[in-house]
Formats: sequence, structure tokens, C-alpha cells
Amino acid sequence: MRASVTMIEPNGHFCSDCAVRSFAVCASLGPAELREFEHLGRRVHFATGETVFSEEDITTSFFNLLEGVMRLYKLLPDGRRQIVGFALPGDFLGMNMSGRHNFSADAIGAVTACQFAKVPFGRFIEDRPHLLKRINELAIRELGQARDHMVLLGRRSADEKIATFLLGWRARLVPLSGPSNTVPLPMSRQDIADYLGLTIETVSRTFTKLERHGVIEIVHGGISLRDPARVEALATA
Amino acid sequence: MRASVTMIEPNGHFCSDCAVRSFAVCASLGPAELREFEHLGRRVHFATGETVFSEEDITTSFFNLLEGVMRLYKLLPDGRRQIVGFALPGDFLGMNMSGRHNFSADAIGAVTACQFAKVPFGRFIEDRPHLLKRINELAIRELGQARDHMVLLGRRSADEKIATFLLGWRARLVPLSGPSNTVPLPMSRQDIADYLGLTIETVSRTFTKLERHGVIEIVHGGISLRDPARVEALATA
DNA sequence: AAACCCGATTGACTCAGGTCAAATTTGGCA
DNA sequence: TGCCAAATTTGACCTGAGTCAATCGGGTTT
Repeated sequence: MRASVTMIEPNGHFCSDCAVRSFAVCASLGPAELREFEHLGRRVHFATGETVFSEEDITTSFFNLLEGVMRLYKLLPDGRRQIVGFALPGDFLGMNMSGRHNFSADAIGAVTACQFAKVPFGRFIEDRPHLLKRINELAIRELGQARDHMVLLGRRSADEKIATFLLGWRARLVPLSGPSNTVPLPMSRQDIADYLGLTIETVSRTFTKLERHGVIEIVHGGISLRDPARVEALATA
Repeated sequence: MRASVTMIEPNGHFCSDCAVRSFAVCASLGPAELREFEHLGRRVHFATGETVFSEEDITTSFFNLLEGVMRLYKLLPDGRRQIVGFALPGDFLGMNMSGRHNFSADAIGAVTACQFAKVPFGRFIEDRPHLLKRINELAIRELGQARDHMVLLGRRSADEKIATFLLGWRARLVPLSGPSNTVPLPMSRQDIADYLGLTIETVSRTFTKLERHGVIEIVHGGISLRDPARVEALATA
């Protein structure tokens, strides 16, 4: 699958009319800088299931996700997988300025991203401390999320994991598509299981149980929160 | 307990003869800067079990750990605890430049740290991009460790967790006290359990089992690796 | 040196979530 | 429309780790 269907568009795109501009890394750039920045990135596409980069790769590119969803994961030698996060439009990937990526990333569905070569990007940052500061902020925010996820993985029950996941995912979608009680789930049950440290069967059973209890409704391509307060209660407990 | 026995030494200490200087944040500073930096920090002490800061506190200080060990953790409303990491000399704590700490930190045994007030520290960084870069590197390294720990919490068995923990902890001690097959464990069994997402009983039983099998030996204040290769095998599997 | 405390260990039993094996549903495509 | 392959759900059973309840030490106090 790897890099098989990747396409690179040679023609111009403009940062100024980029959908994710206001919350991505580039939010910290002024109009003049943006012009220069524009020439550093090229727009790339990935097809469903394609691997964008692998954990053992040394970092040669950074990506700014524009459209679609990606799963970020690590594998154990025997094939067990832990998904360490999902990336959404506006997310910046590959912050390892040196060394290797320490996780792999696949496209879930079609993905568009803005790709930057490591060296010119590094040079660009060099004399722009505000951009570095922005990247630092993003790293620290992710670190906070990572710690929250450790609590979930280490100390929460299956029900709590599912409820917390639904609310967290819904919250992440708000800036992209506004508030809603219907949570689209583009990732598979297996992906959810590997994100929450469960098996696919437990994920499925938990959804069914919550539906039987009238807490959620399993809809096509997602979950509808029938009783958001009860979901919240499950997640807090 | 909180801040009860804290002492602040008004008299001078010098960064130049600081034990952790070579691997702490300050490693990125030149001699002249170091002089200025010296005036920003004050040396503080914490007694066993004392809380240095809590997750809900808004960040007003950063700490550079000089001596001792700290546990960094998050609590669920019902009291369940997840330890998200242990801090050792040279570690920089409280990287949230704005907002609140998102974890709590207690001293395990007596601790000495270098404390910086947020505002002057922020000002100092402002026109020193190399320091910001250093902090960024540290954040990204921690992010990598956090992801590794997610894999452990979500996908590894009790035996694997214990083995991985022993090797990881031993590796972290190398720069501080050199390589050794005897791993000191200053933290309690409960701390280890809360770090690995286990119960204290499982931690205890697993240590006993490994000792029965001749893989480790439980010594006063730590664990001696009798058969490091076997521990390694357990951690890799 | 007896009494006490507190962390650690051990034992017996339980159960949440995993495993294995069918159904069943869904989606793609000829 | 109908067929195949993959994803999801469901059921029956099992087990790794949790729970609950004694002990066991080692260290400190009196």
C-alpha cells in the first residue's frame, strides 16, 4: 500500500485560502511570511489505507493535515498495535525535528496534506521564533492529551473508555463541523479497539449495550448520542 | 503535607558547578547567559511525600530537578491514580508556558530543585531561541516516551509491563549513576502499580514469580537483575 | 523487648474483558 | 440485481488480573 497511489499536484495552491489556516501551525505567520511559506509546502494526496510514514523512517518531511483523518500508531514485534492518536485537519505531524518519527501514520479514507521537506522547513523556522513557539505550544498540548490518554488506558473500564472516546472525538470535531450529538466515526471498530486498549469484540459489545440502554444509537458511519448527559456521567465516573 | 517543610535557601548557588548542568535545559546556555540565568532560579527543597504542585494549579513556576525523584500523576474524581512518569535529576517540569499544570508532582524521598518564576523565565526565553529550541526538544522527547508508555498500558501483559519498567528505569539511571544490574526502586509498590496500570498485588506477585524463576532478585530498596537477557526477552515479547 | 505501624506479600476467590467460533450485516463491484 | 469479501455483531467459554482478607516483616516508639 505504502505510497502507491500518492499524487503530487504541481500547480499552485494558496495558504491564504487554506481551510485549516486559522488553527494550524501556520496561524502564527504574518501575510508576508505566508507568501514565502507557501513555496515550502506541496499539496499531497493519500488514498484509503495508505501509509504516510512509518515509525522506523528517519524524519525527512513534516505534514500539515488539510483534509481527512489519519491513525497514528505503534506496533509491537508480534503485531499488537496501539493507536496513539487520530489526526484531523489542522494537525501538524512529524514534530521530531531530528531523528526518526516514532510512530506510523495511515490515511483513514482519502487524505490531503501539506508536505514540507525537513531541511528548508528547519531553515525557515530558524529565524522565526514565533513559529517555533507555536510548534512548542502544539507539542505541549499533545503532551497533555497523551497524559490524559494514559489515564484512560491505565485506569478506566471498557464502558468509561468508550464514553470518554465518544465525547473526546465529538469535542475535536466541533471546530471542524460545529457541535452535534451525532458523532461520525470514520475509523473501524478495530481502530477504536486499538486506540482504547480493548478488543474489537468488547468495543462492539459495549456499543450494543449502550444502545440497548438508550444511551446512544448506532447509526450509519457513526454514533448518535441519545442521552449525552448519561454518556458524560459514564465518562466522569 | 503540601509545602509544609519547604525551605528556600537565600544564599548563592552556582549553575557552573551544578551536577545536572550538562543534560538539563540549561545545557543550551553559554557562560555569559548562565550568569544571568543564575539569578532567575532559587534552590528549593521538598521533604518526602510533599506535593510540589497540583494539576489544577495554574502554572506560576517551572522546576529543574537537581536531586531526588518525583512522581508525576493524575487523579480521577473517585481517587484512581495514574502515574504518568517519574522525574529524575536534570528533568524540567511544568513546561506549560501558559495555563495550568496538567498533572501533579510529589517528592519521593527528599528533593532539591531549581525553581523559576514563570514571568521572568518567560522573558528570559523570549530573546533566546536556542533555549526555546532546547525546551522544544525536551517536550518532543517526552512526547515520544508518553507514546511508548501508551503502548505499554494498552497492549502489554503484567509480566511485560514489569520487565519493561525495570529495563526502562535502569536505562534512565545510567547517566546518573552508571550502568548496573541492580536497579534501585525508590518508589513504593503502589507507585509502580499506578505507573503500569496494575494493582499492588499484581506487582508484588509478578516480582515474586520472576524471583522464583531466577530472573531477578528482590533486594532491599530495589531489584537485582540476575538474568538481564531473560528480562529483555520478557520486555520484547 | 514488647507493642505498634505500615508497606509488602500471599492466598482464595471473582469477574471484566479476552478468546474462539459462528452468524449476520455491509459494501463493493461485475 | 446478485455475489463475494470484509467488517461487525453475537454467543459460549476461559483466564489474567482484580478484589478481599489475612499474614508477614522491618523499622520505630515506648
